Amino acid sequence: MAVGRPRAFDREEALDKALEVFWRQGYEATSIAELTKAMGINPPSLYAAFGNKEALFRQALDRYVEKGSVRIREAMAQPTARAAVEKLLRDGADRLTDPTCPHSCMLVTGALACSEEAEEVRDEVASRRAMLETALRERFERARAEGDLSDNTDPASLARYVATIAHGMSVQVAGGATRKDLLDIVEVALKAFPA
Amino acid sequence: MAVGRPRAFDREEALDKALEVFWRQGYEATSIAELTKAMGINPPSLYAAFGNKEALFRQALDRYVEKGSVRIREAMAQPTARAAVEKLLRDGADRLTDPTCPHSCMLVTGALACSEEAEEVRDEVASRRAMLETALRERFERARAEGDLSDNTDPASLARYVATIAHGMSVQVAGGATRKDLLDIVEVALKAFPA
DNA sequence: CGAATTATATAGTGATCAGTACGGAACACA
DNA sequence: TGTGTTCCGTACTGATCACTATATAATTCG
Repeated sequence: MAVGRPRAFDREEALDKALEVFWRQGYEATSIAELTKAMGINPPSLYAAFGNKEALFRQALDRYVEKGSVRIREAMAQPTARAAVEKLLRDGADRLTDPTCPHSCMLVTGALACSEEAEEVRDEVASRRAMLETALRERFERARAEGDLSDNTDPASLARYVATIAHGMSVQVAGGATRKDLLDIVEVALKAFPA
Repeated sequence: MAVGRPRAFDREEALDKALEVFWRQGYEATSIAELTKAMGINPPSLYAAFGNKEALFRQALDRYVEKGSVRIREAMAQPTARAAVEKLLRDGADRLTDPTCPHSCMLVTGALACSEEAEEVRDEVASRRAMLETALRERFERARAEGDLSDNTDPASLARYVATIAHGMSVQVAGGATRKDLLDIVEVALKAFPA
Protein backbone atom coordinates (compact mmCIF):
# COMPACT_ATOMS: atom_id res chain seq x y z
CA MET A 1 0.00 0.00 0.00
CA ALA A 2 1.12 3.53 -0.68
CA VAL A 3 2.01 5.60 2.32
CA GLY A 4 0.23 8.86 3.10
CA ARG A 5 -3.34 10.02 2.84
CA PRO A 6 -5.12 8.18 0.03
CA ARG A 7 -6.48 10.07 -2.98
CA ALA A 8 -10.16 10.79 -2.54
CA PHE A 9 -11.04 10.65 -6.25
CA ASP A 10 -10.60 8.20 -9.08
CA ARG A 11 -7.80 9.42 -11.31
CA GLU A 12 -9.17 7.90 -14.51
CA GLU A 13 -12.70 9.10 -13.86
CA ALA A 14 -11.41 12.63 -13.29
CA LEU A 15 -9.31 12.41 -16.47
CA ASP A 16 -12.38 11.36 -18.44
CA LYS A 17 -14.28 14.35 -17.13
CA ALA A 18 -11.43 16.65 -18.10
CA LEU A 19 -11.29 15.01 -21.51
CA GLU A 20 -14.95 15.76 -22.08
CA VAL A 21 -14.52 19.45 -21.31
CA PHE A 22 -11.39 19.81 -23.48
CA TRP A 23 -13.14 17.85 -26.23
CA ARG A 24 -16.16 20.14 -26.19
CA GLN A 25 -14.40 23.50 -25.81
CA GLY A 26 -10.85 23.04 -26.96
CA TYR A 27 -7.63 23.57 -25.03
CA GLU A 28 -7.44 27.33 -24.71
CA ALA A 29 -11.14 27.98 -24.19
CA THR A 30 -11.16 25.67 -21.19
CA SER A 31 -10.28 27.13 -17.78
CA ILE A 32 -8.92 25.37 -14.73
CA ALA A 33 -12.08 26.42 -12.91
CA GLU A 34 -14.25 24.58 -15.43
CA LEU A 35 -12.00 21.56 -15.26
CA THR A 36 -11.98 21.31 -11.46
CA LYS A 37 -15.75 21.74 -11.39
CA ALA A 38 -16.27 18.96 -13.94
CA MET A 39 -13.71 16.72 -12.27
CA GLY A 40 -15.17 17.33 -8.81
CA ILE A 41 -11.82 18.24 -7.29
CA ASN A 42 -9.94 21.38 -6.19
CA PRO A 43 -7.05 22.97 -8.05
CA PRO A 44 -4.28 21.58 -5.79
CA SER A 45 -5.54 18.05 -6.40
CA LEU A 46 -5.55 18.66 -10.15
CA TYR A 47 -1.99 19.96 -10.12
CA ALA A 48 -0.76 17.20 -7.83
CA ALA A 49 -2.29 14.48 -9.95
CA PHE A 50 -1.75 15.81 -13.47
CA GLY A 51 0.96 18.48 -13.38
CA ASN A 52 -0.58 21.50 -15.05
CA LYS A 53 -3.19 22.42 -17.63
CA GLU A 54 -1.01 21.49 -20.59
CA ALA A 55 0.05 18.17 -19.09
CA LEU A 56 -3.57 17.39 -18.24
CA PHE A 57 -4.57 18.14 -21.81
CA ARG A 58 -1.88 15.87 -23.17
CA GLN A 59 -3.01 13.05 -20.89
CA ALA A 60 -6.62 13.61 -21.96
CA LEU A 61 -5.44 13.59 -25.57
CA ASP A 62 -3.63 10.29 -24.98
CA ARG A 63 -6.82 8.82 -23.63
CA TYR A 64 -8.82 10.13 -26.56
CA VAL A 65 -6.35 8.84 -29.13
CA GLU A 66 -6.17 5.50 -27.36
CA LYS A 67 -9.85 4.85 -28.02
CA GLY A 68 -9.68 6.33 -31.52
CA SER A 69 -6.72 4.30 -32.64
CA VAL A 70 -8.56 1.13 -31.76
CA ARG A 71 -11.25 2.11 -34.25
CA ILE A 72 -8.62 2.99 -36.84
CA ARG A 73 -6.93 -0.38 -36.41
CA GLU A 74 -10.28 -2.14 -36.72
CA ALA A 75 -10.99 -0.28 -39.94
CA MET A 76 -7.54 -0.93 -41.39
CA ALA A 77 -7.97 -4.63 -40.63
CA GLN A 78 -10.70 -4.90 -43.25
CA PRO A 79 -9.81 -7.22 -46.15
CA THR A 80 -9.59 -4.49 -48.80
CA ALA A 81 -8.46 -0.89 -48.86
CA ARG A 82 -11.90 0.20 -49.96
CA ALA A 83 -13.60 -1.70 -47.16
CA ALA A 84 -11.14 -0.16 -44.71
CA VAL A 85 -12.02 3.36 -45.85
CA GLU A 86 -15.71 2.55 -45.89
CA LYS A 87 -15.60 1.30 -42.32
CA LEU A 88 -13.44 4.17 -41.14
CA LEU A 89 -15.73 6.85 -42.54
CA ARG A 90 -19.04 5.18 -41.68
CA ASP A 91 -17.92 4.50 -38.12
CA GLY A 92 -16.67 8.06 -38.05
CA ALA A 93 -20.13 9.33 -38.99
CA ASP A 94 -21.59 7.35 -36.11
CA ARG A 95 -19.00 8.56 -33.63
CA LEU A 96 -19.22 12.21 -34.64
CA THR A 97 -22.95 12.18 -34.01
CA ASP A 98 -22.93 9.99 -30.91
CA PRO A 99 -25.40 11.73 -28.57
CA THR A 100 -23.34 10.76 -25.51
CA CYS A 101 -20.20 12.59 -26.73
CA PRO A 102 -19.34 16.08 -27.94
CA HIS A 103 -20.22 16.33 -31.62
CA SER A 104 -16.72 16.80 -32.89
CA CYS A 105 -13.34 15.21 -33.27
CA MET A 106 -11.02 16.40 -30.55
CA LEU A 107 -8.09 16.24 -32.96
CA VAL A 108 -9.81 18.93 -35.02
CA THR A 109 -11.50 21.07 -32.39
CA GLY A 110 -8.99 20.58 -29.58
CA ALA A 111 -6.49 23.16 -30.79
CA LEU A 112 -6.68 24.14 -34.45
CA ALA A 113 -6.00 27.87 -34.18
CA CYS A 114 -4.53 29.25 -30.98
CA SER A 115 -2.42 31.98 -29.43
CA GLU A 116 1.35 31.81 -29.52
CA GLU A 117 1.59 30.33 -26.04
CA ALA A 118 -0.36 27.24 -27.10
CA GLU A 119 1.58 26.50 -30.28
CA GLU A 120 3.19 23.39 -28.84
CA VAL A 121 -0.19 21.99 -27.91
CA ARG A 122 -1.52 22.81 -31.38
CA ASP A 123 1.43 21.01 -32.98
CA GLU A 124 0.94 18.02 -30.72
CA VAL A 125 -2.69 17.75 -31.80
CA ALA A 126 -1.66 18.13 -35.43
CA SER A 127 0.85 15.31 -35.12
CA ARG A 128 -1.87 13.10 -33.65
CA ARG A 129 -4.06 13.97 -36.62
CA ALA A 130 -1.24 12.98 -38.94
CA MET A 131 -1.32 9.49 -37.45
CA LEU A 132 -4.57 8.80 -39.27
CA GLU A 133 -3.03 9.77 -42.57
CA THR A 134 -0.03 7.57 -41.87
CA ALA A 135 -2.22 4.59 -41.00
CA LEU A 136 -4.14 5.06 -44.22
CA ARG A 137 -1.03 5.41 -46.35
CA GLU A 138 0.48 2.25 -44.89
CA ARG A 139 -2.77 0.39 -45.47
CA PHE A 140 -2.84 1.56 -49.09
CA GLU A 141 0.79 0.62 -49.62
CA ARG A 142 -0.03 -2.86 -48.37
CA ALA A 143 -3.06 -2.95 -50.65
CA ARG A 144 -0.88 -2.05 -53.61
CA ALA A 145 1.62 -4.73 -52.75
CA GLU A 146 -1.25 -7.21 -52.54
CA GLY A 147 -2.65 -6.14 -55.90
CA ASP A 148 -5.77 -4.79 -54.20
CA LEU A 149 -4.86 -1.32 -55.46
CA SER A 150 -3.32 -0.78 -58.89
CA ASP A 151 0.28 0.35 -59.25
CA ASN A 152 -0.70 3.76 -60.58
CA THR A 153 -2.52 4.76 -57.42
CA ASP A 154 -0.49 6.96 -55.11
CA PRO A 155 -0.98 5.75 -51.53
CA ALA A 156 0.09 9.11 -50.09
CA SER A 157 -2.39 11.16 -52.14
CA LEU A 158 -5.20 8.75 -51.47
CA ALA A 159 -4.44 8.80 -47.75
CA ARG A 160 -4.43 12.58 -47.72
CA TYR A 161 -7.76 12.56 -49.50
CA VAL A 162 -9.43 10.21 -47.04
CA ALA A 163 -7.99 12.11 -44.09
CA THR A 164 -9.33 15.32 -45.61
CA ILE A 165 -12.81 13.81 -45.83
CA ALA A 166 -12.60 12.64 -42.24
CA HIS A 167 -11.44 16.01 -40.94
CA GLY A 168 -13.93 17.83 -43.15
CA MET A 169 -16.72 15.73 -41.65
CA SER A 170 -15.65 17.03 -38.25
CA VAL A 171 -16.11 20.57 -39.44
CA GLN A 172 -19.46 19.71 -40.97
CA VAL A 173 -20.74 18.21 -37.75
CA ALA A 174 -19.57 21.28 -35.83
CA GLY A 175 -21.89 23.20 -38.13
CA GLY A 176 -24.83 20.99 -37.28
CA ALA A 177 -24.62 18.19 -39.86
CA THR A 178 -26.60 15.08 -38.92
CA ARG A 179 -25.59 11.44 -39.10
CA LYS A 180 -27.49 11.08 -42.36
CA ASP A 181 -25.74 14.13 -43.81
CA LEU A 182 -22.38 12.57 -42.98
CA LEU A 183 -23.34 9.21 -44.44
CA ASP A 184 -24.40 10.96 -47.65
CA ILE A 185 -20.98 12.58 -47.79
CA VAL A 186 -19.28 9.21 -47.30
CA GLU A 187 -21.33 7.77 -50.13
CA VAL A 188 -20.15 10.47 -52.55
CA ALA A 189 -16.60 10.39 -51.24
CA LEU A 190 -16.26 6.68 -51.91
CA LYS A 191 -16.91 7.26 -55.61
CA ALA A 192 -13.46 8.81 -55.83
CA PHE A 193 -11.97 5.58 -54.57
CA PRO A 194 -10.26 3.43 -57.21
CA ALA A 195 -12.58 0.55 -58.05
CA MET B 1 -16.31 67.71 -42.80
CA ALA B 2 -17.15 65.98 -39.56
CA VAL B 3 -16.94 68.10 -36.45
CA GLY B 4 -14.53 67.24 -33.66
CA ARG B 5 -11.01 65.90 -33.61
CA PRO B 6 -10.38 63.73 -36.66
CA ARG B 7 -9.60 60.04 -36.27
CA ALA B 8 -5.85 59.50 -36.37
CA PHE B 9 -5.98 56.05 -37.97
CA ASP B 10 -7.53 54.51 -41.05
CA ARG B 11 -10.57 52.50 -40.03
CA GLU B 12 -10.31 49.96 -42.84
CA GLU B 13 -6.56 49.49 -42.37
CA ALA B 14 -7.09 48.88 -38.67
CA LEU B 15 -9.90 46.43 -39.42
CA ASP B 16 -7.64 44.54 -41.80
CA LYS B 17 -5.00 44.26 -39.10
CA ALA B 18 -7.60 42.97 -36.64
CA LEU B 19 -8.83 40.51 -39.26
CA GLU B 20 -5.35 39.13 -39.66
CA VAL B 21 -4.96 38.46 -35.94
CA PHE B 22 -8.41 36.87 -35.60
CA TRP B 23 -7.73 34.84 -38.73
CA ARG B 24 -4.46 33.50 -37.38
CA GLN B 25 -5.50 32.84 -33.77
CA GLY B 26 -9.26 32.56 -33.72
CA TYR B 27 -11.77 34.64 -31.79
CA GLU B 28 -11.25 33.50 -28.22
CA ALA B 29 -7.48 33.12 -28.34
CA THR B 30 -7.10 36.74 -29.42
CA SER B 31 -6.87 39.41 -26.71
CA ILE B 32 -7.70 43.08 -26.93
CA ALA B 33 -4.06 43.80 -26.14
CA GLU B 34 -2.91 41.84 -29.21
CA LEU B 35 -5.53 43.55 -31.35
CA THR B 36 -4.64 47.07 -30.27
CA LYS B 37 -0.96 46.35 -30.80
CA ALA B 38 -1.55 45.02 -34.32
CA MET B 39 -3.95 47.84 -35.15
CA GLY B 40 -1.59 50.48 -33.77
CA ILE B 41 -4.27 52.07 -31.60
CA ASN B 42 -5.27 52.17 -27.92
CA PRO B 43 -8.23 50.35 -26.39
CA PRO B 44 -10.53 53.40 -26.20
CA SER B 45 -10.09 53.99 -29.93
CA LEU B 46 -10.91 50.37 -30.66
CA TYR B 47 -14.07 50.48 -28.58
CA ALA B 48 -15.14 53.85 -30.01
CA ALA B 49 -14.65 52.71 -33.59
CA PHE B 50 -15.81 49.10 -33.46
CA GLY B 51 -17.95 48.60 -30.34
CA ASN B 52 -16.39 45.67 -28.54
CA LYS B 53 -14.39 42.54 -29.23
CA GLU B 54 -17.34 40.58 -30.56
CA ALA B 55 -18.54 43.41 -32.80
CA LEU B 56 -15.01 43.86 -34.11
CA PHE B 57 -14.78 40.16 -34.88
CA ARG B 58 -18.08 40.25 -36.76
CA GLN B 59 -16.91 43.21 -38.82
CA ALA B 60 -13.63 41.44 -39.55
CA LEU B 61 -15.63 38.36 -40.52
CA ASP B 62 -17.75 40.45 -42.88
CA ARG B 63 -14.63 41.73 -44.55
CA TYR B 64 -13.20 38.22 -44.83
CA VAL B 65 -16.41 36.80 -46.27
CA GLU B 66 -16.68 39.71 -48.68
CA LYS B 67 -13.43 38.76 -50.37
CA GLY B 68 -14.20 35.05 -50.17
CA SER B 69 -17.64 35.30 -51.70
CA VAL B 70 -16.17 37.02 -54.75
CA ARG B 71 -14.05 33.94 -55.33
CA ILE B 72 -17.04 31.68 -54.79
CA ARG B 73 -19.09 33.63 -57.31
CA GLU B 74 -16.25 33.47 -59.81
CA ALA B 75 -16.04 29.73 -59.40
CA MET B 76 -19.79 29.22 -59.66
CA ALA B 77 -19.78 31.25 -62.87
CA GLN B 78 -17.84 28.53 -64.65
CA PRO B 79 -19.75 26.93 -67.54
CA THR B 80 -20.16 23.51 -65.92
CA ALA B 81 -20.68 22.26 -62.38
CA ARG B 82 -17.48 20.29 -62.61
CA ALA B 83 -15.48 23.29 -63.77
CA ALA B 84 -17.00 25.31 -60.95
CA VAL B 85 -15.86 22.79 -58.35
CA GLU B 86 -12.47 22.47 -59.96
CA LYS B 87 -11.93 26.22 -59.87
CA LEU B 88 -13.25 26.52 -56.34
CA LEU B 89 -10.96 23.86 -54.94
CA ARG B 90 -7.85 24.74 -56.94
CA ASP B 91 -8.19 28.42 -56.09
CA GLY B 92 -8.80 27.31 -52.52
CA ALA B 93 -5.51 25.41 -52.52
CA ASP B 94 -3.74 28.56 -53.68
CA ARG B 95 -5.43 30.76 -51.12
CA LEU B 96 -4.87 28.40 -48.20
CA THR B 97 -1.15 28.39 -48.89
CA ASP B 98 -0.77 32.04 -49.83
CA PRO B 99 2.43 33.11 -48.03
CA THR B 100 1.03 36.59 -47.38
CA CYS B 101 -1.98 35.28 -45.39
CA PRO B 102 -2.51 32.97 -42.43
CA HIS B 103 -2.52 29.38 -43.66
CA SER B 104 -6.10 28.62 -42.81
CA CYS B 105 -9.68 29.43 -43.59
CA MET B 106 -11.04 31.84 -41.02
CA LEU B 107 -14.46 30.18 -41.28
CA VAL B 108 -12.87 27.00 -39.94
CA THR B 109 -10.27 28.29 -37.51
CA GLY B 110 -12.08 31.45 -36.39
CA ALA B 111 -14.33 29.76 -33.86
CA LEU B 112 -14.86 26.01 -34.24
CA ALA B 113 -14.85 24.96 -30.60
CA CYS B 114 -15.25 27.58 -27.90
CA SER B 115 -16.43 28.29 -24.38
CA GLU B 116 -20.10 28.88 -23.64
CA GLU B 117 -19.72 32.67 -23.75
CA ALA B 118 -18.63 32.56 -27.39
CA GLU B 119 -21.38 30.29 -28.69
CA GLU B 120 -23.07 33.05 -30.64
CA VAL B 121 -19.84 33.87 -32.43
CA ARG B 122 -19.29 30.19 -33.17
CA ASP B 123 -22.79 29.92 -34.65
CA GLU B 124 -22.25 33.03 -36.72
CA VAL B 125 -19.08 31.55 -38.21
CA ALA B 126 -20.90 28.27 -38.85
CA SER B 127 -23.67 30.04 -40.70
CA ARG B 128 -21.09 31.79 -42.88
CA ARG B 129 -19.57 28.39 -43.62
CA ALA B 130 -22.99 27.14 -44.64
CA MET B 131 -23.12 29.81 -47.34
CA LEU B 132 -20.54 27.88 -49.36
CA GLU B 133 -22.66 24.76 -49.24
CA THR B 134 -25.73 26.74 -50.29
CA ALA B 135 -23.91 28.32 -53.23
CA LEU B 136 -22.74 24.89 -54.34
CA ARG B 137 -26.19 23.34 -54.02
CA GLU B 138 -27.78 26.12 -56.03
CA ARG B 139 -25.13 25.77 -58.71
CA PHE B 140 -25.73 22.02 -58.89
CA GLU B 141 -29.47 22.50 -59.07
CA ARG B 142 -28.96 24.81 -62.01
CA ALA B 143 -26.61 22.29 -63.59
CA ARG B 144 -29.25 19.60 -63.26
CA ALA B 145 -31.88 21.84 -64.82
CA GLU B 146 -29.48 22.51 -67.68
CA GLY B 147 -28.77 18.83 -68.17
CA ASP B 148 -25.15 19.34 -67.14
CA LEU B 149 -25.76 17.00 -64.18
CA SER B 150 -27.99 13.93 -64.50
CA ASP B 151 -31.31 13.76 -62.72
CA ASN B 152 -30.16 11.07 -60.33
CA THR B 153 -27.48 13.24 -58.74
CA ASP B 154 -28.54 14.85 -55.48
CA PRO B 155 -27.39 18.47 -55.47
CA ALA B 156 -27.54 18.69 -51.68
CA SER B 157 -25.33 15.64 -51.09
CA LEU B 158 -22.86 16.71 -53.74
CA ALA B 159 -22.70 20.20 -52.25
CA ARG B 160 -22.08 18.78 -48.78
CA TYR B 161 -19.33 16.62 -50.21
CA VAL B 162 -17.53 19.49 -51.91
CA ALA B 163 -17.90 21.68 -48.81
CA THR B 164 -16.46 18.85 -46.73
CA ILE B 165 -13.43 18.67 -49.01
CA ALA B 166 -12.96 22.42 -48.81
CA HIS B 167 -13.19 22.48 -45.02
CA GLY B 168 -11.06 19.38 -44.72
CA MET B 169 -8.38 21.08 -46.77
CA SER B 170 -8.38 23.86 -44.18
CA VAL B 171 -7.64 21.34 -41.48
CA GLN B 172 -4.93 19.73 -43.59
CA VAL B 173 -3.19 23.04 -44.16
CA ALA B 174 -3.36 23.79 -40.45
CA GLY B 175 -1.37 20.59 -40.04
CA GLY B 176 1.30 21.72 -42.45
CA ALA B 177 0.01 20.50 -45.83
CA THR B 178 1.64 22.22 -48.80
CA ARG B 179 0.03 23.62 -51.94
CA LYS B 180 1.02 20.50 -53.82
CA ASP B 181 -0.50 18.29 -51.12
CA LEU B 182 -3.78 20.18 -51.47
CA LEU B 183 -3.76 19.97 -55.25
CA ASP B 184 -3.22 16.22 -55.00
CA ILE B 185 -6.26 16.04 -52.75
CA VAL B 186 -8.32 18.04 -55.25
CA GLU B 187 -7.26 15.69 -58.02
CA VAL B 188 -8.53 12.66 -56.10
CA ALA B 189 -11.63 14.45 -54.88
CA LEU B 190 -12.71 15.31 -58.41
CA LYS B 191 -12.88 11.62 -59.29
CA ALA B 192 -15.99 11.40 -57.14
CA PHE B 193 -17.64 14.01 -59.29
CA PRO B 194 -20.24 12.70 -61.73
CA ALA B 195 -18.68 12.64 -65.20
C1' DC C 1 1.05 6.18 20.29
C1' DG C 2 4.20 9.30 17.58
C1' DA C 3 6.61 10.29 13.00
C1' DA C 4 6.63 10.47 8.21
C1' DT C 5 4.06 11.02 4.15
C1' DT C 6 0.60 12.41 1.04
C1' DA C 7 -3.87 14.40 -0.10
C1' DT C 8 -7.13 17.78 1.16
C1' DA C 9 -9.66 22.55 1.29
C1' DT C 10 -9.17 27.40 1.90
C1' DA C 11 -7.52 31.26 0.42
C1' DG C 12 -4.67 33.42 -1.71
C1' DT C 13 -0.55 34.95 -5.62
C1' DG C 14 0.70 38.24 -9.62
C1' DA C 15 -0.72 38.47 -14.40
C1' DT C 16 -3.89 39.19 -17.75
C1' DC C 17 -8.71 39.52 -19.25
C1' DA C 18 -12.38 42.81 -21.52
C1' DG C 19 -13.75 47.18 -21.00
C1' DT C 20 -13.77 52.33 -19.24
C1' DA C 21 -13.11 57.04 -16.57
C1' DC C 22 -10.78 60.97 -17.33
C1' DG C 23 -8.35 64.91 -18.77
C1' DG C 24 -6.10 66.95 -22.55
C1' DA C 25 -5.61 67.58 -27.71
C1' DA C 26 -7.33 68.62 -32.37
C1' DC C 27 -10.60 69.90 -35.29
C1' DA C 28 -15.28 72.83 -37.25
C1' DC C 29 -17.85 76.58 -36.58
C1' DA C 30 -19.32 81.00 -34.51
C1' DT D 1 -10.59 83.65 -30.21
C1' DG D 2 -14.03 81.01 -27.87
C1' DT D 3 -17.14 76.89 -27.85
C1' DG D 4 -18.77 72.48 -28.85
C1' DT D 5 -17.47 68.04 -30.34
C1' DT D 6 -14.84 64.09 -31.05
C1' DC D 7 -10.67 61.52 -30.54
C1' DC D 8 -6.42 60.77 -28.12
C1' DG D 9 -3.25 58.43 -24.49
C1' DT D 10 -2.84 57.25 -19.63
C1' DA D 11 -4.24 54.81 -16.18
C1' DC D 12 -7.41 52.42 -14.21
C1' DT D 13 -11.71 48.99 -13.07
C1' DG D 14 -13.42 44.37 -11.18
C1' DA D 15 -13.22 39.74 -12.95
C1' DT D 16 -10.88 35.87 -14.23
C1' DC D 17 -6.59 33.58 -15.65
C1' DA D 18 -3.17 29.60 -14.31
C1' DC D 19 -1.13 28.32 -10.37
C1' DT D 20 0.35 27.82 -5.25
C1' DA D 21 1.40 28.68 0.00
C1' DT D 22 -0.36 26.99 4.07
C1' DA D 23 -2.50 24.46 7.39
C1' DT D 24 -4.92 20.32 8.34
C1' DA D 25 -6.79 15.61 7.63
C1' DA D 26 -5.93 10.76 6.64
C1' DT D 27 -3.14 7.12 5.93
C1' DT D 28 1.37 3.66 6.81
C1' DC D 29 5.09 2.38 9.46
C1' DG D 30 8.00 2.08 13.64
